[in-house]
Amino acid sequence: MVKITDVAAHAGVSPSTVSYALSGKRPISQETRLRIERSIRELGYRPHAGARSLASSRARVLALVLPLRRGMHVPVVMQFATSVVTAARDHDHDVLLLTGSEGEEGLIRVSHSAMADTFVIMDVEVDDRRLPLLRTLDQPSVLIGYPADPTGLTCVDLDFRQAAQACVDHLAALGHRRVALVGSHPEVYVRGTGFARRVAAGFTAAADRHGLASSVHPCADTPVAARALAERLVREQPGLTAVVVHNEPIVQPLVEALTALGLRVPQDVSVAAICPDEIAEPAATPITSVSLPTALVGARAVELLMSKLQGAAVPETTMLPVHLTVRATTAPPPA
Amino acid sequence: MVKITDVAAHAGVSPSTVSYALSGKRPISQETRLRIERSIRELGYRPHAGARSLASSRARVLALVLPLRRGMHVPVVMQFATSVVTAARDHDHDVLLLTGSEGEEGLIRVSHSAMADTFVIMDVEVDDRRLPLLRTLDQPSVLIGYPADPTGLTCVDLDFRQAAQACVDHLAALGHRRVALVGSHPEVYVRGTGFARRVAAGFTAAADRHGLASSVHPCADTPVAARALAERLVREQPGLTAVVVHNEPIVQPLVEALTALGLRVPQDVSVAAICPDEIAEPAATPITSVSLPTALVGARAVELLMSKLQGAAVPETTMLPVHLTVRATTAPPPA
DNA sequence: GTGAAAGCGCTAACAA
DNA sequence: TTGTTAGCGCTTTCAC
Repeated sequence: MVKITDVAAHAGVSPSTVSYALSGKRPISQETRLRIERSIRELGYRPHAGARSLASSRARVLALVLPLRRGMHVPVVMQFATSVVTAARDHDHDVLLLTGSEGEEGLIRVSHSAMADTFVIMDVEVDDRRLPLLRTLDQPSVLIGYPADPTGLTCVDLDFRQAAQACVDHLAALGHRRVALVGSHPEVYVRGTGFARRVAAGFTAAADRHGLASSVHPCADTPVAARALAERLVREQPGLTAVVVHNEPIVQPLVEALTALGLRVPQDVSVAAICPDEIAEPAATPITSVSLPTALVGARAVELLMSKLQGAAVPETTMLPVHLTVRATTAPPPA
Repeated sequence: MVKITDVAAHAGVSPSTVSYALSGKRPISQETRLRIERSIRELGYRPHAGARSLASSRARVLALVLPLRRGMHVPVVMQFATSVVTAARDHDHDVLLLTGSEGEEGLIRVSHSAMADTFVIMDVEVDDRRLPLLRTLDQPSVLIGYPADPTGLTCVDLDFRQAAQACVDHLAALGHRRVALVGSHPEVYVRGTGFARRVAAGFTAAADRHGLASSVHPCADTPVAARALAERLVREQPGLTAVVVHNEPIVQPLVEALTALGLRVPQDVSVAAICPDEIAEPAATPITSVSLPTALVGARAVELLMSKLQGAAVPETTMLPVHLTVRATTAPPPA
């Protein structure tokens, strides 16, 4: 193994000079710097992470806590994780992967053992049990999602409220008078994940503002459940001409269920979705949707964390804007 | 921060005794052990990971390299990752998350800096560029998938060949005479990912053995592509009565496309899939499928790694068996 | 602009 | 069965 003393000897300088050349924490003459860089390259030197963390109390590691439960759309989680890893690497950090199931114990373990010096927590619930702990940890953290009380925390999320509003605004402008929201898995509401509630709130508020009749329907994320709900909607709400879906796995099944019931999309019923473009775009009938720039959330979370590491003050909440793309599944209601 | 000397003082023993009590590397009297455990609990002591890694050359970290590319079914990747994290925790290890896009450089960085002491590489290609490097690394690794030459490596994968065979055997037994395989995204074949080729090979071999006419069709993972392929199959192969699908995202779309073309499943055409139960089971017509116990792969990979860490010899290749479940999409061909 | 040297907290000989 | 102590490789005062 190549160590810093090897590099120092090879470059004809002291170990501390190599260290400073690496960290940039004190000025080095152009000449020595080049000599050191050359030695590092020739010897293939990489600082020992443990030694570095021990001496500097900085592990250069970000701990990422991912949820792995019902009602989470996996591709979205994955995309988010990828963006965190990429952003972390841009700041010369690595990523430690934790599962939400480890709970508070996992956070304490990683924090106290100094394995990581920052935390990103995904899928935070409204009254998350981990919040008090996060407020006391030595390491800064960023939450994805909004808890009831963000005081003393840093939270990032997409503007789901605006997402729902954008859908309703669009449908109202087309002339629809009665709209329904097909929402997340019932469990998601029960456990109080913020985004599901914010979608529902934004949906209802916008409908009220436009004077539309509206209803909200949690739905399991299986084709069978989508079909059942579609039947119920058609049966119970004859005047219904537009549906907003916020449940990735059943966007397509729902459209198909409506079609199977004899309703043409968009001639008889309009469908707008809140989902990634990867779902909306390749559909047989491309779906009008509010796309979720998930990758931006991860990148922003890492940025905020790096600012906090440097002692900068950051906002307690950050809302990332979303954008509606009109495609082929929305049209004026039938005359 | 609580350190080992604090625990030692609190328990009235030397630091080394605490260390040995923790590692179990030398016998400790029942009494001192209990006293130490009590002190650790009361003080909330957690060993400093960096210090530990520096002193022992063991980071207790497993680096997991995940692919994030076209043609990978994300839920499967995620499920696999989860099983690796869980298994690693069972062995008191944490998991460092790397993306395949970091390539060899990422492996070198993590290896040389001693951040991790084992590697799990997912989605290995037949002629993977990382193989020579992996053979020379100080840390043991396990590959998910099979390269052309596994010499000096440790590889784990599901028995995809057997999976395809099981489907063909089942269809042949039902009396089908002409079968088609709808395979992975064309890119997957181009880049030479082993499992796609093994499925194709197993499929063709089994069909030949049974004297069936057979054909193989790579397919993009979108509903549109599934529909197009279904039309082509119906048009070009009038005698076709059975299809095997190995492409998770389009299992359902393909069934629907066939139905839309006027073919009843399973009366007119049988469909068998190679996919997770989570896809096959909840379908409107539950799909006959070979299920892929992805979670077992991760657990086995970690087990092999831990054995290697202890210097044990492990097989170069491990094939995990799969199992066919007959559901509602397969039946004898029409008379 | 550079060097010398004292730790960071832990493990693992070596000693008893 | 337990204690003493010399590092592990790096960062960072302190000194020049």
